[in-house]
Amino acid sequence: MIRAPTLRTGDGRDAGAPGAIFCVETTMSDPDRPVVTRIAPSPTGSMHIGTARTALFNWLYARHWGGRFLLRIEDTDRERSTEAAVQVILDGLDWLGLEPDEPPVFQFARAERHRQVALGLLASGRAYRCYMTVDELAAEREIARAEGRAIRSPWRDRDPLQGSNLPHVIRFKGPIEGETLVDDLIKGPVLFRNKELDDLVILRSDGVPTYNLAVVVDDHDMAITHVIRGDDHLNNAARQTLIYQAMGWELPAFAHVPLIHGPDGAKLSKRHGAQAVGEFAEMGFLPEAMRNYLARLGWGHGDDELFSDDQAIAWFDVRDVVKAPARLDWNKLHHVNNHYIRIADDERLTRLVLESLARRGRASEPDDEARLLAAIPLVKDGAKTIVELADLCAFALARRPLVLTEKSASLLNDETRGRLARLSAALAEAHDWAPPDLLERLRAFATAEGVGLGKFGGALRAVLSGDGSAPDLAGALAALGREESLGRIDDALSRSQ
RNA sequence: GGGCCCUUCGUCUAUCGGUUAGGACAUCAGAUUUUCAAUCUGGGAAGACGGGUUCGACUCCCGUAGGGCCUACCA
Repeated sequence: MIRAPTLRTGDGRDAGAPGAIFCVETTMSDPDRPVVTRIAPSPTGSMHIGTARTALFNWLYARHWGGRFLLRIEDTDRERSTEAAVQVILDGLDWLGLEPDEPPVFQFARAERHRQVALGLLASGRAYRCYMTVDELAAEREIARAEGRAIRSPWRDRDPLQGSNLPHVIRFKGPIEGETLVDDLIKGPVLFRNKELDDLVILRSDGVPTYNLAVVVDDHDMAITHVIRGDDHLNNAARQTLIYQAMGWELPAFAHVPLIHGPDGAKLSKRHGAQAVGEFAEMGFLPEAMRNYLARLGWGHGDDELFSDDQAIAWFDVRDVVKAPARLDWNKLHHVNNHYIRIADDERLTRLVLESLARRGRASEPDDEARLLAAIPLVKDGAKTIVELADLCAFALARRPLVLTEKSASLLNDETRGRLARLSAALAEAHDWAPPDLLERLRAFATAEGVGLGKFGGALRAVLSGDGSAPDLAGALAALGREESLGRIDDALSRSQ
């Protein structure tokens, strides 16, 4: 088998060392090669949810085959790449639980390797120096577009020594005759006429390699067997294939997954509510819910909707990814998230609610945790997000004396006050302050008063919560505890009318 | 303009030539109920359009329409 060469990762201190050039020949097709996938985002801002899904697919595929899932930061665009954006990617993957199996590879650190490949291509006649000025290029572009053809450089077939001191780029010299096949795992065989493919710039005039060269070299050097990426790269795949062939390298399998669109079918953007992984995290979605939902978006396994990571890994095959772009559906995401909140551990939910509350600027109190732990089991079934869960727990977190909303206060009249006073006394006698017992007492009290629970339930809920939004009464009483519950009732009753 | 990709209920999908076109979310109706929610039961809802091929097409082929991507010294 082919071993992946050691790659420089990190700050690229020794990137320029000429001795660091290596070339791995992998011309023999080797079906036994262990599966290696990668996600290759560029650190130019937030981490798009579509990128997250592509990462998930790569991760699932690698896990399914017992292979490796790698991360490569495509930071060759020095203008737009930032340190902060790198962190966003790292944090995003970490939050999603899609940790790469090796430290990330920074593409720019490998620029010298790319440069050498470009020079090698130049030496072997598979690339050429192009001295077109920006104006000439713009003019050619205009003509080419008008004629409906790819742009061509007049330097393609000129003597390479000509004008050698002028600024220039190095272009790959692609074939003009023939066709190039991209046998995509998702889209099927896609044929491109070579004359439609322009000669791409592989080395900029400042000597910095371009994306199309860098991906090919890195994917090869990293021994990537399956390139699973957004389908905006399908066209590039053809040009990249030409480079693989010129280098005599074995082609990876390509799988181009459709992009995620917003609910209206347009490319997902900020105006659709969210776009970045971090935003979903802040909105209170659970990472396992995101994994399940994202996996289900554009991929399916029969009628299965809710499944574990292990099931997804066992079932996943890129070949089953749907060809068409999918729209983000908030309703379904919420539904899936609710499912995972229901089965989530209460201690963990407590921690998440506390974090969510802190993010919203609420100062924490010492016994918040205990109060949440008691309240969460009561309300989690109705929470679609952690933010909602926090809201549903508000009644438990409120401090005495509670401020009653106007609506709550209006439920207190002479009649209900009298009932609450008697109820308070009845409840005080409960020896076991737990839901079954409390419910029994509430019912017995209603019977004794000769009314239905509805006659005083509203008022009780109002004084227990302040705003009337409390769960099941017996549960709420139990969650609040004897002292707090009776205290809240007393507070309300002692209020001046 | 050119090249390429895509098109099943509102949405995500199943179907891989023969099904009453299935499931999920959403939606509607009913049940339950101490608010809201949750829960339970039931209903409505789809093969973009037009041609072929075939005994038979959502499924294969061609065309049209619509959407998307690429057409950068961005990735």
